[in-house]
Formats: sequence, C-alpha cells, structure tokens
Amino acid sequence: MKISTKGRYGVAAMYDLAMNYGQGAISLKSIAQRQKISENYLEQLVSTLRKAGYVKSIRGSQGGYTLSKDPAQISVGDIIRVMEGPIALVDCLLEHSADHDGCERAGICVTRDVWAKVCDSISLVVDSISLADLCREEKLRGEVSDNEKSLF
Amino acid sequence: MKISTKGRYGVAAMYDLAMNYGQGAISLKSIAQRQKISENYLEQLVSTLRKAGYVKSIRGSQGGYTLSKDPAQISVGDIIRVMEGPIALVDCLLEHSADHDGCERAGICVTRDVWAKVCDSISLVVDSISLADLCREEKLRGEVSDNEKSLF
DNA sequence: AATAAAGCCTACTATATTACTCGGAATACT
DNA sequence: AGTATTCCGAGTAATATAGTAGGCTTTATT
Repeated sequence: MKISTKGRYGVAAMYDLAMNYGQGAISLKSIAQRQKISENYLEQLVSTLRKAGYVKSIRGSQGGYTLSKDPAQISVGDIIRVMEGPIALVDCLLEHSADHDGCERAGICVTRDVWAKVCDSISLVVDSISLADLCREEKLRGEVSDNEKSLF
Repeated sequence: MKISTKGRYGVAAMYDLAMNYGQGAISLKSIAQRQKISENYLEQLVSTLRKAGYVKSIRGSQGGYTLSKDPAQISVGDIIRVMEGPIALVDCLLEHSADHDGCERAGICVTRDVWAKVCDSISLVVDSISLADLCREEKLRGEVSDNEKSLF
C-alpha cells in the first residue's frame, strides 16, 4: 500500500507554493528544483491542481503559479483527493460504483467495514492538516533546538 | 490509493477460516466459493499466509487449511503486512531503504511527517481489529435488529 | 492398490498503471 | 523581436496486478 508520486509530488508542490505564498508567481522550474521533481512531469500534476481550482497560473515570461486560496484553507486531504481520487481503499466503498451497487452484501459485510474504518481514519488525519500547518511547523523547526521539536 | 486484491482477499480468506475455526480442515475450494475469489489465485495468496505462519495446511484428500493461532491472536494488520508489505505510504519511511538513507532531509522534512502520521493512524486501526472481533461482529448482526447494529 | 481430492510449485500472460519524456503552440514580459 | 514561461497531447519503458494453466505430491477413502 503505497501512495503514488502524484499524491506525494502534489503535496510537495503545494507546500512549496504555500511557503512562497504572497511572493508573486512561482515558476514550475523553481518548484521542480527545490522539490527535486522532473519539471515536465510536475507540469502535468500542477495542471490537475489548476483544473481543480487550487492554484492559479500566470502565463508568459516571469509567469508561474500561486495558490488560489490562503494556505489555511487548503488541506492535505484536498490535495490527495484531487491527485489520487477519493479516499476509498476498496471499490465497494465508492458511491455509484459497480461494486458498490453490485455487492449484495453491502451493509452487512464485516470486512467492508474494516476498510471503511481505515478510510475514515486516513481522512481524519489528512483533513486536519492544512498547508498553513506545514509552513508553521517548518518555521518552528528553524527556530527551536532539536530536542524541543513539536511534531504538529 | 487503493488496497490491492492481495490484501483484500487475504483478509477475506482469513476471516473465512476464522468463522470456521475448530471445524477441521477447510478447503481452498470452499473458501474461494464463499468469498468469490478465483481458486487458483487464492492458492498463491494462502501460500504466502502459510509461509508467514498464519495458517497450517493439511495435505491429501479431505485436506485444507486452518488458522495456526486463535482468531483473537491474529489482527487485520498482521494479514495486511504479510500480503502487502510494511505499512509505509512512502519509501523514505522504510528503515534500510535507499530513500530512507538517501534523503538528506529525513528528520526535518515536514511532508514526510504527514505520511508518517497517516501510516500511524492506519496501523492503529488495523492492529486493533482481530479476526475474533470480525467473527463476533458477524454473529451479532445475525441476532440484533437493523437499528441496533454495533459497528465494532 | 486404485482413485480422487486436495495442497504445492513454477511458469506464463493480458491488462493497467506509473512515472515519466518530448515536441510544439500560445502567451506575456523586456 | 526575443525569451521565458504555461499549456496540451502524444508516446513509452518499466513495473505491478490479477489472474490462468499445468504438472507434481500427498493422503483419505473405497
């Protein structure tokens, strides 16, 4: 059970934009360099984020991207759902899926409920962390000494 | 972010064996039929579980499989880890991985900590549910009426 | 002893996904 | 005009997924 680079790079890129929020347009090139991601590949991922309305683009020379909302208004969960699709470990948890309707045991299947609990727990974590939280944490780490680090 | 059929079928098969615990050897064929899994494919998955020590096999006619421990001693997390590998959403969370050692930002990377929190939360859930829990829940559902169902 | 039912093992395969690369068009700043 | 950027679609190598298939071994039953 791994998260794909879509989700991983997506969060990294959004975190980078959050760290540079208010600094004007940030080019893909600079994000790719800082986050060590292929620029061409990142382009596709950011395109997804743009279509979902989480980033704005400025075309042309000196162009780039900015977050379209305040970092506090965007959660890690938002990004993951855009990049990886709904948080549903198994198809029968998706509404309107063939497996959801097709499984006659839906509602009474105990293993299904296991996956549902796991999904709920994942959602709880990722929805509770905003980009602003990440920036605040990063800032904190620069200031405090190693043994007084706060892990959120 | 989906769980593969390995994990899904693995849990389903182990649940089936738990429901039939104490009834002697259970054949793959019957498990495959009840859980609607390809028998040939299930064979490979159960082989993994056997090598990991979670099921015992009885060869020959009238043979089959049994759990090698009490259902209360086996958690969903145990099964997932055997079938899907360690619960580590990103490689840099794995000890002894190239990415773990290679990432010079390990220990100070805030996005890494997000994935660590998610993994911890997943582990907490799956490790807290035993096969015995699932059996008890299933039994309960047969007895109580719809509106007094207990979801664990 | 023969048969049948079961597990055991290895190899093969079609399909999908992942993680990119590449080329070119459109746009806007200098 | 020239350059830096976003935008878009096509292509692709490598890997993982979800099986299928077949032959071999073991053992209970007849």
